Amino acid sequence: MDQRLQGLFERLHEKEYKLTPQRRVVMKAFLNHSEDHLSADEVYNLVKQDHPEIGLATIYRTLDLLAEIGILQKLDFGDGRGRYELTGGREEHHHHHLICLSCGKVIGVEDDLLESLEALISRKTGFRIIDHDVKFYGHCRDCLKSKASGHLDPGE
Amino acid sequence: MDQRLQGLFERLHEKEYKLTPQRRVVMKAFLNHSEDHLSADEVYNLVKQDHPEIGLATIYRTLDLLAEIGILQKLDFGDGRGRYELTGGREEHHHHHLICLSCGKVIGVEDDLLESLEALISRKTGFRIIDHDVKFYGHCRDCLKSKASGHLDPGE
DNA sequence: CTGCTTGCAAACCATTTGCAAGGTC
DNA sequence: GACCTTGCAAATGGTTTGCAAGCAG
Repeated sequence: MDQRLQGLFERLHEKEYKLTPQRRVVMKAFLNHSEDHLSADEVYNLVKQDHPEIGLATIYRTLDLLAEIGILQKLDFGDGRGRYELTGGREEHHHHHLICLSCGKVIGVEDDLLESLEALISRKTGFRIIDHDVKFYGHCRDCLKSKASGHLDPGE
Repeated sequence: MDQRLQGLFERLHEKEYKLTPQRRVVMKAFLNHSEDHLSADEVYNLVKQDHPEIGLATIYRTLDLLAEIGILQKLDFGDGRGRYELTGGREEHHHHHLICLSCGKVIGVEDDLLESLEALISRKTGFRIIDHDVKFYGHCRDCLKSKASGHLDPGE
């Protein structure tokens, strides 16, 4: 983990950006929450604990910067705020997200079976695809389970 | 065209909503711009011509309502504002969008080859998929053409 | 030291809401 | 005439920006 943090610091440095304590704690927060998709506000609240005087504007600027240099990826789940997650490493095709309409959980999926669809689209439309953004909405296994056991579910 | 407008009016009426002049002009605007993905502000400006005293809040409320009853579909292209398009008719799986990073044009694609991917995901994760949101980013044929002919392109 | 960074507060911008007046059925 | 709708203006909420002070390299 400290190893990974080290790596992020280096990537910052490569791009000629300074390693400030604020940037450090923001990156650390993402390593400690690699399963989550944090919003600026969530990062702010996490980071304020170790760094009480940090400003929300700084969080925004930092997230922006980290996304720009490829450390973070900005996501949009349609909830009216930007969300971020650590990129796998090198920039690759983005993975997909399953968004549960019952509990709001977001699950990442690794498959990339879109290749053939993309090839077909390119062939038919002449559009050169560089990246995609794929979200599936539905109900996760856990919510299906509790629904099956007689629970009420406002999501459907 | 008037035929289609008639149909929309009826769908409004079925749901027990009143047919006000404001709602009428908004629906008309979408029929006249069926290729576009209009934002509230764009609708507002279109509609103000025939109906100068209409309020922007009304546009928002109307778009919301029309999306709710399935006449419009709300889209999010990540440009910080909601966009809408007429739905094909009955609610079906949404089609995909190709978003050109050079010129910003948005192209609809009809294929639905995601079926097999969805089936695979369901099998592997137990997630029951209800709908999807698929966007492809890249460069459209026109922009590729002008780039090939020696043009400059800030998008890449 | 120098200029990138930060914190603060004010500005922005899309969207929402309260409320009294207005219009559809 | 009843109640849904509207227009206006003010409020909201996420994000951005101007600017002087601060700090990393």
